[in-house]
Amino acid sequence: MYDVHLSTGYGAPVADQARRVPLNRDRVLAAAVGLADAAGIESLSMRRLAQELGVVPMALYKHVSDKDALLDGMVDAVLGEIEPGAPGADWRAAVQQRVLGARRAVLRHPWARRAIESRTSRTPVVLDHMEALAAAFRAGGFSADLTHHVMHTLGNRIWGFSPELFDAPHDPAAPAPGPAEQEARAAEFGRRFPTILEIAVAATRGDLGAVGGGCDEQFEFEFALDLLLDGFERLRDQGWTSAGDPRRGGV
Amino acid sequence: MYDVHLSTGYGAPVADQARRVPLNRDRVLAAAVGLADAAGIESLSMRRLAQELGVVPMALYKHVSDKDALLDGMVDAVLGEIEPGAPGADWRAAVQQRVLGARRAVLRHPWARRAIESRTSRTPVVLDHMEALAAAFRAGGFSADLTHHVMHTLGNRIWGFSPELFDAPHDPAAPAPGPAEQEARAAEFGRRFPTILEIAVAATRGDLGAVGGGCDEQFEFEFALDLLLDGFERLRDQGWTSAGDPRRGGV
DNA sequence: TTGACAGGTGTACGTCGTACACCTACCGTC
DNA sequence: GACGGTAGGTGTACGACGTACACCTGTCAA
Repeated sequence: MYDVHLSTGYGAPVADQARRVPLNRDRVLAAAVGLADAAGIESLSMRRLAQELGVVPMALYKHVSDKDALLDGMVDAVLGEIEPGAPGADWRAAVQQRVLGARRAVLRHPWARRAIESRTSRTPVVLDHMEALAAAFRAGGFSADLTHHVMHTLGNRIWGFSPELFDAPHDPAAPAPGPAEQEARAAEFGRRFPTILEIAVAATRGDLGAVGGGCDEQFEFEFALDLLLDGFERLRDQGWTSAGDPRRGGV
Repeated sequence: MYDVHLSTGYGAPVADQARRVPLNRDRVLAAAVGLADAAGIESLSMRRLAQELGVVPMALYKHVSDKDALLDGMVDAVLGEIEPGAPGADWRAAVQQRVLGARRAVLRHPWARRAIESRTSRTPVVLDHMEALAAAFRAGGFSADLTHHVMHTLGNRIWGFSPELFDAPHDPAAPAPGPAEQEARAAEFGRRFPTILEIAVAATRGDLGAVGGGCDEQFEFEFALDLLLDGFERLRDQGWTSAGDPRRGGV
């Protein structure tokens, strides 16, 4: 569990000197990603990360300017895993490949979704992904104008995830209610929120016990993606322009 | 600036006793919302909030179980502002009214967007909104099945916002680059990300200086909402079911 | 030989959330 | 009128956290 580097006093002890590999930004980021994967993003602290690397907390600041930059770097590392997609594909396949590739990368790291949402900086890696998507639309005959709005419409789905609407990650620490109370709750729920209940029943095909298991996120994601791409295609074929859009008061 | 309640020692001083209104959950939440509105969500701490209320930090814990619950309560307070919408409207108008109403509420509080994204708990207020939306779809002839997927597709847009894709809130503390450097950066940007540049030019109608100002979020939001509602309508009219969807391996 | 520098170290500060023990005014019950 | 419970306030203290700052040390070029 504990690393060898437990020396007190300045500098690395002579015994370790030979075998110590100097830290660098990539090793720091990799360790941070690994720690977040294993222990959750909420237990990723500079101190904990330093400990994991056998180093004093302040050593990290030689490679990463602050914790925000660390998070940015981690997100970059994840997004760097996105496969570029086959070159010959038509626009629709190209977009799907890119987006579903991003999804695979993000799903590999449970914390990535949340981290991406909370970041706002447009690093080169982020811009690369956006550029590739935008270029796919342009190559598919979309105007720059339409491409812009279409990217906005995709929103965070360009990163391969949609927000979790229904499945509250239920607290495992909460005491399990008895079956009687459970039934009473369900009844009360059905009275106040009949449509949501109806939807849940439909979604689980009657097996309401499975509600806690959440929806089929992959299906929901692809459903929405296809719906959007269909809509985009239709607008393109109609020759849509923002100047001609009634919301812009055009025509 | 400072409140009168500066006494040391236990209990409220006798002089104040008559005029002190006891705290309650609603007053705590209102103060928290006000503080977040005025000073930003990042400077909302239990200590600061207590100070604002002329009270010791621990006093808050008599009304709110912890900071997470405080945040939940604040989000609830904002969502409670959503107007229900006119009763006679057809499904499409009902959805639009509800969603654009949510948008107005969220836009009143700059922190709300981020707070909603980071919350996962489904409070009654949250469920009320979802129930109203789902009911509107059902009343419009959508199957429970389709309603479910359609709500997923709307995603966070049911709260009236879409993720900020393009407009990085640029750091006001950053030193402004000289015009020469600015031009060099733009050139480098255009080389690496030509399509994004092209889109930005189209979006700002050539006035690239306006890029920092961000996109017209309201337009983007309504554009996406209409695109989605059109798609939903089409699926409904086609009699779509998830069992018949090729992704589900049906039919 | 020297001296700059990259990369590590230790200490210290201010801030945070909150557990815990406490006190006190008020209320209904005897 | 005494009394006990409870709602709502208080003070202290603890263990995190991020990070500024001063420091040391081995390496390598001049």
